[in-house]
Parts: sequence; C-alpha cells; structure tokens
Amino acid sequence: MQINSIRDLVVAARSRRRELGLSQAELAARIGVSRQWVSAFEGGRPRAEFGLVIRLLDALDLRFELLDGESERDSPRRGSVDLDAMLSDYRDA
Amino acid sequence: MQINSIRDLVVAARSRRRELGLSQAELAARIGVSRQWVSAFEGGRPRAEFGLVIRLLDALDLRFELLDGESERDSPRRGSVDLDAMLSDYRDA
DNA sequence: AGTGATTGTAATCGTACGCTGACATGATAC
DNA sequence: GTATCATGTCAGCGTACGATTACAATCACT
Repeated sequence: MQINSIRDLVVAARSRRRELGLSQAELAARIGVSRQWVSAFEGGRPRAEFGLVIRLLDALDLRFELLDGESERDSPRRGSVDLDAMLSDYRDA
Repeated sequence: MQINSIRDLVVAARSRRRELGLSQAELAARIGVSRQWVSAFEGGRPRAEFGLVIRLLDALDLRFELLDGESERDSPRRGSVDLDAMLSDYRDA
C-alpha cells in the first residue's frame, strides 16, 4: 500500500492493530508511548513524530519501503474518472 | 530500500537531493519548510514531524510503500532505491 | 584579493507534542 | 445491577519542534 499522507497510515495501522487483536493500551506498551498517543494517532494527529511512527510499524510488524515515485504517478485515461485523486482530495479535506 | 529508522531515511533523502541537484534551500521551498529544517533533518533530527517527512519524500519524488514485515528481506526489485550508490554517495559527501 | 552560493549553528519565540491523571461513554461480560 | 474493558477526551505541564534572524565557515569562480 502506498502512503501519501498520515491518513493513509492511520487507516492501515488501525486495521492492522485490530487484525492482531491488540488494544490501544497493549499497542502503546509495545511502542513505548502512552495509550493517549495511540488514540490521538488513530484519530489523525497531523504532526506525530516520525520516530514514534517507525516504532509503531515495528510493533505492528509492518515496515516502510522507500521507492522511486515517478513511475505510475498518473496515467489517467482521457475522460475517465481518477478515483485515487478523488479519494486523496476527500481525505485531505 | 527498507526504512527502519530515521537514519535510514536521512541517508536516502540527502543522497536523493544531491542526485536531483537541489540545494537545501531549494528543497525547503518545495517542501514548504525553512532551510534550517532541511539542515536539521539531514543532521538526523530524531523527532521530525511525520507529515513534513511525507512532504519531503514528495518533493524528492520518492514514496513510502507499506509492507508486511514478515516478508522476505531486501530483494532487489524494479524501481527500488540503490542502496550501494546511496552509501557511496554518502561517504563521498 | 573579492563575490556569491551553500551549509552549519546559535538565540529567541510561539506552538503543539507527548506525558500523567482523571472522567465519561459504550460494550461485554458476570 | 455492576463489574470490567476499550476508547475518547479533557486539563495541566515540561519539552522540543519549526520559524525567524543572524553570523561563520567552506567552497567555487573571476
């Protein structure tokens, strides 16, 4: 899954936590942050620390891969609806 | 390239910036932060904001991919970042 | 020499982070 | 009914972020 905003990550992390059957408190303990941090993060805190996010991923057994971005940035067919862009705009609004 | 710490990202980002021929000031303008932010980030600021890091990647035409952590370790894939080139560039800097 | 660009740092300041502690809600039990 | 448990949210606090301004060091090029 491509991560273009913190909201993308929030959605993925929350569903992953549920998948693993972890409560916010349990996850917080794994990460080494307060339960409130997890709650705020999943609520979409826009300025969370990068280092803590890395530890969150580790606790959820996820990882970041850094890739070149130019590839399929956009090849929208003429006249078609760009669903990704619409969703992105919706998220950022 | 796998990102397990902010250090990993710092190395990749700095190398990428040079690759694109951007100064810290030019990159900062693209991201919408101060030049000092870029300087501090590349110096390894441990608590940078996640949102700004995302914008940094966008400005450098890089992107995060969120992967399952249990998968295989670093197998070179198409479009991925060349770590060797990156590290040699880092040594030369 | 001198000029300009690039980068690192320092001081100051306003703001938001993340912490602790507490309280309220809604489930899911017993 | 009343215990949990999970989650959201508030207030207070200390701390670090990021912006701004400024200065210094290191290049490159004339």
